[in-house]
Amino acid sequence: MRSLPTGMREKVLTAAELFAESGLDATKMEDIAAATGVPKATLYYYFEGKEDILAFLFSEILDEVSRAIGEAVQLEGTAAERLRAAIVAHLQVVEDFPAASRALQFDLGRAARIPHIDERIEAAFRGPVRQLLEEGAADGSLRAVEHPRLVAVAILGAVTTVGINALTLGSTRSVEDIADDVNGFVLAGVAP
Amino acid sequence: MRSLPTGMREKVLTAAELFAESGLDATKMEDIAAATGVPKATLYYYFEGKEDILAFLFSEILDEVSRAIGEAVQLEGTAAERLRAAIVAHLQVVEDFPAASRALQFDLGRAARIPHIDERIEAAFRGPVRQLLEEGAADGSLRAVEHPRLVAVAILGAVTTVGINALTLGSTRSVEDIADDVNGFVLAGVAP
DNA sequence: TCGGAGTTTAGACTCAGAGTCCAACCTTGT
DNA sequence: ACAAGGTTGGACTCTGAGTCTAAACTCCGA
Repeated sequence: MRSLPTGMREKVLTAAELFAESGLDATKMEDIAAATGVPKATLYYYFEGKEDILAFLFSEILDEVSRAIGEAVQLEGTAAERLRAAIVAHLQVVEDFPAASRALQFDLGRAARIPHIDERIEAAFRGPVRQLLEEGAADGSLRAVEHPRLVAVAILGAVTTVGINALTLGSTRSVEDIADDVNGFVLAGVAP
Repeated sequence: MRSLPTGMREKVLTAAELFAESGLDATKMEDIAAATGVPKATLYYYFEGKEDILAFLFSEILDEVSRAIGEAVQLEGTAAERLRAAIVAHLQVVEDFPAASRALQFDLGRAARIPHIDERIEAAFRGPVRQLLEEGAADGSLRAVEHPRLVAVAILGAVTTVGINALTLGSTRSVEDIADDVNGFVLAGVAP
């Protein structure tokens, strides 16, 4: 992927709507050209193909998540507090970029197979959460779980699934509300 | 979809491997024909197209999950105990049908848009778990959560994500082990 | 045994859409 | 003015989904 001239990035990002609506394969290059205002030949000048455009979108949203979670993780406070902050930050990204988030959810299976994208998912999501779990076991603010990596996967499965379900599919509740519910579940589970 | 003659169902189910490997769109009808031993023309005689074949596979795996979770939910015991059983049952299905499970995960975004399949997902997964949460609040074995539907979504996000990650991607741990971890998380969360 | 209804299949076909190519044009720096 | 590189329309190739047909085969019931 060639580096993009000014303005192109923003235009291409609008293609997220199309991918969110129908997924990569049902989206035609001509549709992307029409929606973004960038002619097909130009798209092929900058990108290697449709999947490369999707990878670019994913890369952008992963940057965003990575930045947001990275910030939350480095706040002051116990690991438990920072885990809460990370979950809020994650949900906030879903709220702020609903189309890109739904596109990522839609083609998640494919995303995991695009070289580099899976590593980015690891770096943006699973890694930091796992790290927090270990820090929480050390500072006593979280339970010491035997398999932090597995629990990190569980937390992220829960957060992303709720994010998409609750934030992009016509809910009226605020991010804070939903984040409270999710945090309650992640922290305390469903035991009485 | 025409009703299938004996033997055809089993043959077609082997296509799950292909879908799990590459997803629907990267899988050619000719590949399906080659892998199942059913000629392309015959596939088109019984199915309306590629997506219809995928829908059939999803339908079969959802039957399985629905049956397994439905059984667990109707056991004797508190809601908390039955929730544990449902999670074990769910993970057991992933273990027993790894290819179909991965295929479902791969094309989950698409699945949610296939008419009837989303309702099946609701009926097989979200409904029973939500029901259990409400029964648990009543019998005192689970915490009374304010939004059981949201928590059900969170639980299922956690269970399916862990299932795919831990069971089909080269882990050596047993279903029981993993189910214990997941149950620990779902019940108690990560608070100390 | 016959005839019809439904099943199975090969293979040729149409058609949409991805990706390629190129010539013309435009913009910017020297 | 010139060169280098960005930008674009439009024609092109090629792959693969899905259609169609005719021939063969199976399984009935009369």
